[in-house]
Amino acid sequence: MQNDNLKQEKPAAHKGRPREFDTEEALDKALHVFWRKGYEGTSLSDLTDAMGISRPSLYAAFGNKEELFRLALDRYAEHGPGAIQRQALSEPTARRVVERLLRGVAETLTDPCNPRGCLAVQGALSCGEAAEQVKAELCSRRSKSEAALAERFERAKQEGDLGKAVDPAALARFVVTITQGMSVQAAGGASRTDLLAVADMALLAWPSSA
Amino acid sequence: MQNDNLKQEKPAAHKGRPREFDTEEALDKALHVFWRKGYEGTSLSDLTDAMGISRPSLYAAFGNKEELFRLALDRYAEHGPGAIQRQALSEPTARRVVERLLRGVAETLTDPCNPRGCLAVQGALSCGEAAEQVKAELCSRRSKSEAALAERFERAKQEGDLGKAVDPAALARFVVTITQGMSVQAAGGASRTDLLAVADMALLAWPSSA
DNA sequence: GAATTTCTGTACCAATAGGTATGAAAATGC
DNA sequence: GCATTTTCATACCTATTGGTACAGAAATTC
Repeated sequence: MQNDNLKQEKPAAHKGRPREFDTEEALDKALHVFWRKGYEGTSLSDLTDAMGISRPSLYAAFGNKEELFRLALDRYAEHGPGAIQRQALSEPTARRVVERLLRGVAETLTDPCNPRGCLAVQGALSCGEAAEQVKAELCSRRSKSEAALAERFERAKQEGDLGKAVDPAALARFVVTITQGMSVQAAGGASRTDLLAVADMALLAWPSSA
Repeated sequence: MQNDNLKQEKPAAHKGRPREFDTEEALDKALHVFWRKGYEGTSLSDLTDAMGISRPSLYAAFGNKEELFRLALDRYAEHGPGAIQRQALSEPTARRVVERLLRGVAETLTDPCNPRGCLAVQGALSCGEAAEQVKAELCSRRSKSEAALAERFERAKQEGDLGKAVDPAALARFVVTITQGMSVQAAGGASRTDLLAVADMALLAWPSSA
């Protein structure tokens, strides 16, 4: 585990034959396939075709189908639409957090460059035994998102930004439920305008509107 | 096509060897498997095991996997949780329609006797080519549900039961989005209490609250 | 009872699933 | 230049997929 990249020029200078494809690029292709077809609906051939690499290359670089999915999911959460949540959480008030979250979700779910809907929702909502672990992973990630939002509301409550009667966990669940519903709507072909209208309507329920 | 069941005693009295299993019962088993695993996640073996019949019997009685799914979906819509919508639509006011719909959905989605979530949502949200038609069918059914609700709101508007400024289609989309989000929540393990709280919170956004 | 009709079980089908063995090809360090 | 190391492409593996052919069994009708 010694740190041997002393000269930081070029990635590293590996020993053997260098990889002929860009890992990030290939992962991005894989992400899009999973996103569009779901975990079970995506075959190895779908993946290798889209990534432009051979099957053994895929296994050498990414492990197997499930590990590849997890890597794609990580990428989705960091560089893709999953990043909205993080951005939203940094807004100054709870209300602004929700506004940004709902509108941001409405927009990214209907981004014409991407498949419709959310990978964390459609990736494996229900599935056979073979995909149970993937399904569990997605459930866990959704729960974590929800928990992070609840925590943010908790803080807002302490800051006096949210009424004392508000239940942060329940409010977070409500907001997340809307985003998940929007994901289903997007998968069904709802337009950006449609989803933004849903977001606005949800904001009417905001506790501090009184 | 002559109507020859003159004596209505017993189903009909077929000619050849009678079927050894009850069609409705077998269909119900199939419904539960599809419900739990989704269309793609369900294999023919899963189905025959659960239904307790052989593969040729399944094909003889139900056509093929896709037709069986459609039949199961019909059953779901008529006798299963899909019936809530119909019940809710008959409530006297728009507000009561939504109340009954949201609470009813919250309850059935978490019915301990059934798989968590909604077949029309999880059946095939994203999938491979082989299931595209099933996915389209589910989308279409969800759209029809939404349209029926919009129509109910339109009527409510004419009856003066809903403000003139309200957009029936948008309101219907909002309500349906909540139910779809609840389906994702239920699939993720949310409790009945959790979902009822979501339903109540959604009702706070009701237009006539002003 | 014979003929007919329909169902059931076994055994099978081609296609595809996810995953690998193997040897050639291309880069490195010495 | 040579050995080493790693990647690549072809070709293959077993298990499972959705779907059937076929023969025997069980019921109805005449």
